[in-house]
Amino acid sequence: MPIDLELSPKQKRPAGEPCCEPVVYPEIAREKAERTAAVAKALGDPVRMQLVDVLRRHAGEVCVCELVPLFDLSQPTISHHLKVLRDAGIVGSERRGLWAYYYVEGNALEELSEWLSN
Amino acid sequence: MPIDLELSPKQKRPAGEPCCEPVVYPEIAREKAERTAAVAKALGDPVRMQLVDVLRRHAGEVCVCELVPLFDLSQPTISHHLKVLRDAGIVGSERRGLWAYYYVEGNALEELSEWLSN
DNA sequence: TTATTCCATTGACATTTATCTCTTTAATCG
DNA sequence: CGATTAAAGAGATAAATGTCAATGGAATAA
Repeated sequence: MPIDLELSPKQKRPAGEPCCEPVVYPEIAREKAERTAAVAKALGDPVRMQLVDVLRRHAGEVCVCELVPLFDLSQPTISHHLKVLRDAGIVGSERRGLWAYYYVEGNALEELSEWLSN
Repeated sequence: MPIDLELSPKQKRPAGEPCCEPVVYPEIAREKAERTAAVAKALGDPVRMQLVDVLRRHAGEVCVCELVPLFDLSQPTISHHLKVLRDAGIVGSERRGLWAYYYVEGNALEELSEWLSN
């Protein structure tokens, strides 16, 4: 488990050489790292990646029954992957009648995206 | 396992209502999804997130011996995390004398970053 | 040279967590 | 009711995470 980052005192070194250049403290705090890593982790599966890709590209909402035949996976498995994405806050769902529609949450990917491109 | 995406024929529906709006095919192909997901997966741990953050922020290279005390983890565990990042192509390392220096590979995060922000 | 110390990686292992399938449950309509 | 769609539960297999111990290499000391 990561903790908030503090530099411990250096160990002794062989006389001549300095060990390293001074370290840069991560400005990304533990909590932010955990949030961002959680999003990355949820995206860290090709199926979920493609699910999000479909949903993003669609702009609106997509029915689960349309997502399932896109993959060579059972409906419960797709449902499970969607739940992972839901738990990570990446997608949301709405039930209308018999069907459930999924969509990408607006700002879910923003923090990760910004961190990556800054 | 994901496969290249093809829409299967629709199942029959209850007469009245159409199931869904037409689906958008993912333009992200399976192979790209796998590459990008692999990068996301490697970033999907707070420790690795912070490791990459330190390395990115430093612009140059950082010695492992400086990275270890930033976390409440043993040195071999940090080494394992670094290996995950290395295997994902996100970081590289160079040994100079007694010490190993890590740095972020130039374009490693680009594909994911672009996908996220497009 | 040889031994010793130091830094990092690797291997083996236990524990936890993911992934996936097969039911089963829940809910919505005709 | 019966058909249909999605989610949830149980459980098997696979993978990730962390530790300690061992190995590999490079510099220093004797």
